[in-house]
Amino acid sequence: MPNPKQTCLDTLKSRILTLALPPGAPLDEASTAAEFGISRTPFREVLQRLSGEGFIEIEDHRGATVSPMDLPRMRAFFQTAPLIYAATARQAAEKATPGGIDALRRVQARFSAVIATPAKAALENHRFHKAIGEMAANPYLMPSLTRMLIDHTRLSQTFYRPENTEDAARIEKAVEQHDAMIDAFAVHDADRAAAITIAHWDLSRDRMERFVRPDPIPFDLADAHAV
Amino acid sequence: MPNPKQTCLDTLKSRILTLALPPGAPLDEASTAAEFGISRTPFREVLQRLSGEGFIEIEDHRGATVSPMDLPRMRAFFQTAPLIYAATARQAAEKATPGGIDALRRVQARFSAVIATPAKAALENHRFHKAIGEMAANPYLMPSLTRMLIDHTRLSQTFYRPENTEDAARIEKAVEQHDAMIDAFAVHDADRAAAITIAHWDLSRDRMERFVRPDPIPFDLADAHAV
DNA sequence: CGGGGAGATTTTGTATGCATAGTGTATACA
DNA sequence: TGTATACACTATGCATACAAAATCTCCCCG
Repeated sequence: MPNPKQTCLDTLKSRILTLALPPGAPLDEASTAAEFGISRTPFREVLQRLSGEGFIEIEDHRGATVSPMDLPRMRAFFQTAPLIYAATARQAAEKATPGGIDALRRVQARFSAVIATPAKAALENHRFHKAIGEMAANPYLMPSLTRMLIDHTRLSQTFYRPENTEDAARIEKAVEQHDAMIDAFAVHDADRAAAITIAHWDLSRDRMERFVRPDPIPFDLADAHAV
Repeated sequence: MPNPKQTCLDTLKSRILTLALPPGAPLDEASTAAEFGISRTPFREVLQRLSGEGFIEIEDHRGATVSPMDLPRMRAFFQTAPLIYAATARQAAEKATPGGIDALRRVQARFSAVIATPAKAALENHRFHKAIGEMAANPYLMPSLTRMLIDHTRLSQTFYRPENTEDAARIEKAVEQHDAMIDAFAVHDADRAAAITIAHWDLSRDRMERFVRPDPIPFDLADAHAV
């Protein structure tokens, strides 16, 4: 590890995205800094950075906690996601460069190589959409996109853990949509890029909403009514 | 000053917004920290915070500079602003509370009281639109709005310095639009709030574009062609 | 006179020790 | 037994000293 501070930053991001550090979890300065072999001073800078990107929240004299995923936040998430994703897709199509397209294809290759491993798949999917944001190169949209992707990745932890053949088909379709997006970006087709992005969003939304509002536990109605 | 660190943060924000610290200006740690009577450690945390909100950019081993206002950024600004502003207005209308409306009216009162003083007017206008964002309470939109408002405020430094009667009329209209916005929020009319917001944007856009692309210096065409 | 490199200087990055605020616990009192 | 308060403990905040990187300067060489 040539740069323990960077390692600390990246590792904590991964842990938050994979829910190894769940929403609301406290981050103790002394112990966490020690784990990464750095002193508290640079670690506190790492915390400030994480806070700036929306991974954690810092309260004065009360330390840092992983950003929550409460109900009002989830409402805002489902309300805002299509707007930000579609706008980013359009910008990416407009600003697409051969280098950016290549970068996307590389991440997409890595993504489809690990779809069988849920945690890795979620992280690679995150990187794919982050790469789109970087290609869009819009300093006003990027911070919103970053925050959307944090919660999207956390919510979709179950997405890549197919429970039936229908779920497996969904994952396959998501991979295809990524490829279709790249093609649209490559030919600067903003409308098509936005349309595919919305379809992509609808796909994962259905799955995520089931995660937020799961099927009720079955019980014998006759018994219940008999009481 | 009970909290020199907070004072430092707020003061630097104001300086950046009023162009007292112009885009690209370097921020020396030792001297700036000394100015606010704090040591470099908490000052570096202030820098991280400013960076997280988009006021400055930090490069490893190269210090901090005020966020630039270059051409690609300005393009993105004019492309993205209506989207973010309209979305925020809709959310604000949806989430409006008596407390939030009151807060807006107070800021608006302060704003209209200082329209004659350009720098103060720009800052109060900034606070007004920031308060709308806070009422919208959308953690995904807010960081984008923050960045839009930083550059909007910096660009509109000249806005409140009317050069003719037409400009003065524009300012008066902007004040009226603020009041109309508050009314729309108060009755949860998202469509009207968005419409007024777009009109408000169009108003200041015209003025800002003239700032970015000013009228050419007049010269004698006959002379030029004679060369 | 121009370009490149070694050393000096300035500036940023990190560690440690101490100050201070917040939290938990035990004890005394109602 | 419930509650309030004082005290101890723990975690965060800050200042200082030191380490490392970048920049600047001067000199040497082509």
